[in-house]
Amino acid sequence: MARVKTVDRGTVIAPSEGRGDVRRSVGLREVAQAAGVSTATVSRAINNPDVVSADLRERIAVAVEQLGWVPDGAARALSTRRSQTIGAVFPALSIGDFAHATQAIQSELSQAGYTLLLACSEYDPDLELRQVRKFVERGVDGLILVGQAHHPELVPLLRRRDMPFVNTFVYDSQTHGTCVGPDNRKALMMMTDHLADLGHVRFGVIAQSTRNNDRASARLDGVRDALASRGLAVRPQHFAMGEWSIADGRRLLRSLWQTDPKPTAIICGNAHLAVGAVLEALAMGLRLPADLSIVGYDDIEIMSHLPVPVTTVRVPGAEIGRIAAQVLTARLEGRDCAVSFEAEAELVIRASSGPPPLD
Amino acid sequence: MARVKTVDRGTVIAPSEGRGDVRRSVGLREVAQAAGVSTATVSRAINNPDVVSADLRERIAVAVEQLGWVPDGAARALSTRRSQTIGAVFPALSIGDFAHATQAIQSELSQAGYTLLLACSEYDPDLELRQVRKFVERGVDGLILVGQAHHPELVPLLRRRDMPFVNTFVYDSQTHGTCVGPDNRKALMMMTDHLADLGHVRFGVIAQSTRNNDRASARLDGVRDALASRGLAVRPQHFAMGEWSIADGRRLLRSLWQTDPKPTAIICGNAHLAVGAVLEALAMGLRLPADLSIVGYDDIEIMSHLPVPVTTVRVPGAEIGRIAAQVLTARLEGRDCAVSFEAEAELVIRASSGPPPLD
DNA sequence: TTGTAGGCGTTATCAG
DNA sequence: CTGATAACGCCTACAA
Repeated sequence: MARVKTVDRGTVIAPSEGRGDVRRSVGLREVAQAAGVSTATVSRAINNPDVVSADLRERIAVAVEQLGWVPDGAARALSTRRSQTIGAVFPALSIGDFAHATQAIQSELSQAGYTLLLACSEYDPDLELRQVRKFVERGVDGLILVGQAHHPELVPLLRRRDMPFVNTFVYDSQTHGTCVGPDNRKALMMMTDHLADLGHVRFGVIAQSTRNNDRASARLDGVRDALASRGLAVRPQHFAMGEWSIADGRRLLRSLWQTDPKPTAIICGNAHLAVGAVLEALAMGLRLPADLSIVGYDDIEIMSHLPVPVTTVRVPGAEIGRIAAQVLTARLEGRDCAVSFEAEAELVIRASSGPPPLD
Repeated sequence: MARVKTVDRGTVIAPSEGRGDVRRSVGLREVAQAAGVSTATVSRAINNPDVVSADLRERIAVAVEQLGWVPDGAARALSTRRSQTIGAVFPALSIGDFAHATQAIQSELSQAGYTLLLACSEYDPDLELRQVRKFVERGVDGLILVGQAHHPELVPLLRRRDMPFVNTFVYDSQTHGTCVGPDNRKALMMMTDHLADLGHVRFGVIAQSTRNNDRASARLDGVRDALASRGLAVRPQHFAMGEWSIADGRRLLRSLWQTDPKPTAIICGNAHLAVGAVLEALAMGLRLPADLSIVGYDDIEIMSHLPVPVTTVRVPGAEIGRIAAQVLTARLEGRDCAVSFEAEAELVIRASSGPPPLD
């Protein structure tokens, strides 16, 4: 099959010139020509400078500067089969510590030479799957997810292309090496024990939906298990469900307070609910913790500044993000690295929790 | 932190196996072969289905499914010179409304078929420039930035490659079509007028640094100008500078309250400072607004829930993000679109502001 | 140390 | 409507 080889570009450019712009953007070729070297040398000067003589390196640097050349990531990615890109899918950014975690991930990745692609799943496994699939098409080198419970097709999809990923904000010893975070269940057992040790017996719970949220489920399990081991349980009427807003916290605290008997301690499933509950309790004239103990999960800044500082579980969101990024980049670069990580959830005891009223 | 060695998880990778893999990853070619058509047809079936006969379309769909083919974004980007990717550089994510805005941008872009690349500048123009440059190398189709004041090389860099971009959270009539946001100066003039109309004369200011932050500067200008037009001014000792924390707000409120004469109204440059100032004032036993008026900027959820709800300026962060994304994608697709947009900053008057004490 | 040349996986032009 | 094939811009053996 006699095929004419690629004609030297630039020799003849048809005036019609289809999609190519008139002023061809400068590329490696132009730089090479300007510096009087081959494209290979320019490429090396960029990616592996020490292997190029100082002389040429300098000439090339000048040419790059003059022409204002910027390497083309797509071409590089196509050639190396690496995009230097990591995708992260978070449920949302304005909830709990996710913003901090995202920031930490970005910063860490940036330092390691990676770029962060970000998407939100809105707690919808289907959407999460779609976002992940899009990331795969975009050619990300790895993924950071939240939680362990994903769409059934998600992990297979990743495994098939052996795409590295790490689940964050969860930890359980079952799943080796794929998660970075606190043991949500243990954290809430700890919190529940704290309250039970103070003498509480009637517990209320204000939690976000556990639908598509294994962290939330695990937290509830923690409360249940800790209570069960003492022969206690949360009465149905002392269980209230909201989402992630202060308004929900207020509303639900008010409704729990209308039960009889009332709980003496209320455990909130997230920081927003806890803040709302505390503010509503104060607005209702309750004395915390004399009349009621209220505790939360996640130590956002406001927690320690409310008129009654709130007892909570501190989860190091930024650190989790940082470590997730490190684990991932290490794995990508074949470096040895801790692949299993349990973040220490710390009980932060403040004024909102204390012994139950005597009555 | 429990460090565990990498455990081989199932996937055995032959030691030889370089990138010239035995099982070449499936590509357009393999799909074409399996479907008995040309690669061109497969490509068309994907990107322009209506131009392919239903028959072939079906056969191709089957082949794609069977082989589990996923198109390669890098190759596509290289070929089309479009990455379907937008870069956003925010100062931070955990400040003010940036998380909401980012989420809105992501959602909007996703719907339009774009992916979001995210980076943080930490209020450092050099870092911002570096992040932008990296995004340009990554081949983003457009950029979303915050503010108008950038590194001097930034805009030229973008102009040279005529890369579309939009500045967010700012608006001024000078710069046509490149910004989406509120007029920060006007917003604080409005706020200042509100207080002055109530009869305040001695104003205090608790603000974040204006260094590398044109929004913060504009806000201070607004306060100054509004006061100046009434022959008023902030006394030096009534001016305190912090950053974005509740703790700063508390500290600075306390220090302002030690001056003599004291201000009767304190304007805070951001929501975090305002929340801190209000909480500290309450902790000090001050009655708001009887003893002191305190106002903020940005209407984050907590503002309306504090024991004394806080008067503030509501900036529609999510909407700004959404519009920025729309403007950008419209421009990229040659669609006609409003290119200049001023977001309405709304004065939200709550209980923390009122007439000055009589004394 | 440097150059030559053959991909990387898609798209798009052009001819059937 | 379909097929063949030249780019897209860079990387990287392999050769010199």
